[in-house]
Amino acid sequence: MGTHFTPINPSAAASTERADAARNRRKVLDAAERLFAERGVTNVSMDEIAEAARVGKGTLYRRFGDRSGLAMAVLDSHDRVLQHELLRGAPPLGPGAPPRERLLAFTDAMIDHVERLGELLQAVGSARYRTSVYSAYHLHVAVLLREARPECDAPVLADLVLAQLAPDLYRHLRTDRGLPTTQIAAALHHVVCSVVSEVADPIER
Amino acid sequence: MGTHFTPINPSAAASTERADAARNRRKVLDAAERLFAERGVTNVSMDEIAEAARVGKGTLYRRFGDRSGLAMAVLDSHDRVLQHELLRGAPPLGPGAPPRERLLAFTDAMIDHVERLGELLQAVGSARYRTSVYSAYHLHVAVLLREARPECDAPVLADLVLAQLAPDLYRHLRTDRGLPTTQIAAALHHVVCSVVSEVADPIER
DNA sequence: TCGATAAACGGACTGACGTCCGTTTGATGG
DNA sequence: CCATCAAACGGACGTCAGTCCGTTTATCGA
Repeated sequence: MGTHFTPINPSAAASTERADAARNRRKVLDAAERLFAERGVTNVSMDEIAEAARVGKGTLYRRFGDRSGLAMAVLDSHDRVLQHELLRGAPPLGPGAPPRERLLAFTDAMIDHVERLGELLQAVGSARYRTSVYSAYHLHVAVLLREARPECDAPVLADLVLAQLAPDLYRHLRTDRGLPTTQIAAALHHVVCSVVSEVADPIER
Repeated sequence: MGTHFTPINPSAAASTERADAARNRRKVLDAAERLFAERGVTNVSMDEIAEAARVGKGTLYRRFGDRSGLAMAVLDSHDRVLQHELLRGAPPLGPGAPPRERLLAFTDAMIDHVERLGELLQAVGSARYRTSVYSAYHLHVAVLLREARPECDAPVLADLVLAQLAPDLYRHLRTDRGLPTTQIAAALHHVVCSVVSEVADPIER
């Protein structure tokens, strides 16, 4: 089989990337971002992006793997900003606040994230779980959960918490049910606060 | 615009369905179920199903709308069984047990459901939210939550609980992470028990 | 039994994703 | 400056979901 490199890098990863490759990556990302903003993520085909970027389809797919990968790449910069705030920003989102407050701040930040970037996140789909971005969010939540409740199964609970911020669900609550973000946030806060509290009778049956 | 009927019925709904229509619906469902079982849901194309059912593509799509609709139709009988157990089965899954125990039993039942039918559920995708089946599960959970904690926002919490049983997430935990169902169930129990318990400091900030 | 008609049928067709492979080009060492 | 070659390019191609529309047929009233 092809002894290719098969990058599919999130972005800005390849240490030695050929000049034309870098140029084309930028052209594609710019074109994609523009078209997505203009007409909505779901109404733009890969062919149109390739054409708008003045690039062949093969190039586009070589760089980004598939539609999901392209969406991830477009999301990348936004995720970096949020990650940075989690690691180095001011409390309660950043370090310094108690874990429960940080979890609530994280929840709010993710709601905002999904509110603004939901379409792109939906384009990523379930491939998101195998993303380093997802791992980072997962680790963040797991660490805080463990800190707040050392005896809990933090890794799994972290996935469950993140599942409540899934773009599909969010769209359902916002669009189909017509709920305001505040109400969604309140319910999420309820769950998070509950999970990090002492429980009457945890596990039996 | 065709003044057609546009059925897209789950199944067994059309009171007056033409004989050939009913026959073809069965043929398609049988072929789909067989092919899905033989080769996996994702490895079977709509064309193959139409061919195996000895039916034209147009017929297939007229009956089921799209791939997602066909998956829902195949799921339908399984969902009916579960629904029946929830409404008329023995406690704690059926009526009679206290709400918390019923929620835990529901969680276990759904885990089993997703374990067995996850591929089909994934094929349905986010269209599931607009399904009467989803509404039924949602109502079930919401009623029990309200019963256990009358002052809570039961409708939204019900969606959040169901999100933790999303097939995508489940596949991630089982396949990618390699976790046993028991561990997933335990974490879900933790969340459910927490949510229906009194909470230290529910909502502030 | 038979004709009328609305519904159902089926396969050709469109558009989109993703692959393949022959061609081009940027980087590197002489 | 030039030869070399791995990497990148790009568009033709295959496959599949979903649509369209001319043809067939089940149903029903006369």
